[in-house]
Amino acid sequence: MSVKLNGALEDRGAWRVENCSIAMTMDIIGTRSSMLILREALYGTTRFDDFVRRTRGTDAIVSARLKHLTEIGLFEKRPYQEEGKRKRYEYVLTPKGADLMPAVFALMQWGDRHLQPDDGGPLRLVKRGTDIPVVIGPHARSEAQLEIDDLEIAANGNWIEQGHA
Amino acid sequence: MSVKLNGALEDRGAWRVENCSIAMTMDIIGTRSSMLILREALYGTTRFDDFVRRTRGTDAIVSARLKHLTEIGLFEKRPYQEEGKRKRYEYVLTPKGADLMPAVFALMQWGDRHLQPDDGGPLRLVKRGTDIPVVIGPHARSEAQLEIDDLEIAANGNWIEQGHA
DNA sequence: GCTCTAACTACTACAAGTGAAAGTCAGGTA
DNA sequence: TACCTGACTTTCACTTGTAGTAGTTAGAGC
Repeated sequence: MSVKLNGALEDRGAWRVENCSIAMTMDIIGTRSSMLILREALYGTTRFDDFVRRTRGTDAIVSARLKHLTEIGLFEKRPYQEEGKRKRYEYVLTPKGADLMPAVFALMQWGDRHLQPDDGGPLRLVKRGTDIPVVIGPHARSEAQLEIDDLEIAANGNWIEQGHA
Repeated sequence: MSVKLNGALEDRGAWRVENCSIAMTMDIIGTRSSMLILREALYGTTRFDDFVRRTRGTDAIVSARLKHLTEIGLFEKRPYQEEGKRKRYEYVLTPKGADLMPAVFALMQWGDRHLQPDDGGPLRLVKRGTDIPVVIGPHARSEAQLEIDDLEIAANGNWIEQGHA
């Protein structure tokens, strides 16, 4: 139940990780609210109050998180203006932010498998235009990897709550 | 920069996720210390004070986390006894715990790409016995997926601190 | 100028994670 | 029996995340 360690690392007692990427990543986005906001962004949400409603967060939390995530370059603040409305800002994922997709969906996948009833969680990840399930996992770089645009999310059973425009 | 939504979900304004697996997963293991302990377990650590030293945690934190992670079935507490020593317990990953591997390594991969210098982080994930880089990402279930036993971790440059038996 | 609304900002309270240090405990050795 | 050590447990201080409520702001419409 553990990964093989390469030559120089083989004696596990003889070394310790410095500058661990996992620790650094958890330090800046390792909160429930950040993950839920990233989830929503991956589902296409861009506006402030949509984030609030759909993550069931509060104004304060979403405001603080979006500010932070924008500062560290995961979101880009982009002005928009609907006719008859004032100018506002929407928050769109940058490539750096979108690159967290595997991490976010890996957490979802684990929850679907181990914290939900037998039929899995509320949403299913499939290959776009098909019903082929998609799994998040390791593979050799040379093999075909799916990108965000190749993915599609489908409802799984009757979990989805309707009517929350 | 977002995933396509399937028919019933297409109108993003009309639904909201219930029982989100991401939220549930973050609720029970979404802390820095849990992730670092899982990281160490994937690298082969099983004993209490090794977890303490290698995660640079404190007794208190590691104790609390291992207890919790064992209670929810990610670790199994297994007795062992060295000659001339008293009986002790080691903590080994269960299949449920090991199944978090993609999530843990996805966080590492993102940190390597976006929080580290150009040459990446301290460790590199490769296909076992080769130098082929491994990436964590989505792929169709039918395609060959690598398992934990297919992976190997190699040192990347001079990041590793020696001598911490 | 006044109102209305989306998008914040501030304030309070509480829970949880983290860190340091000290205390406990079981069972081995001297 | 006394001591020693690894493996925890407890306590306290501090920080951060979360939740609720209230207040502020920038413009468009009236």
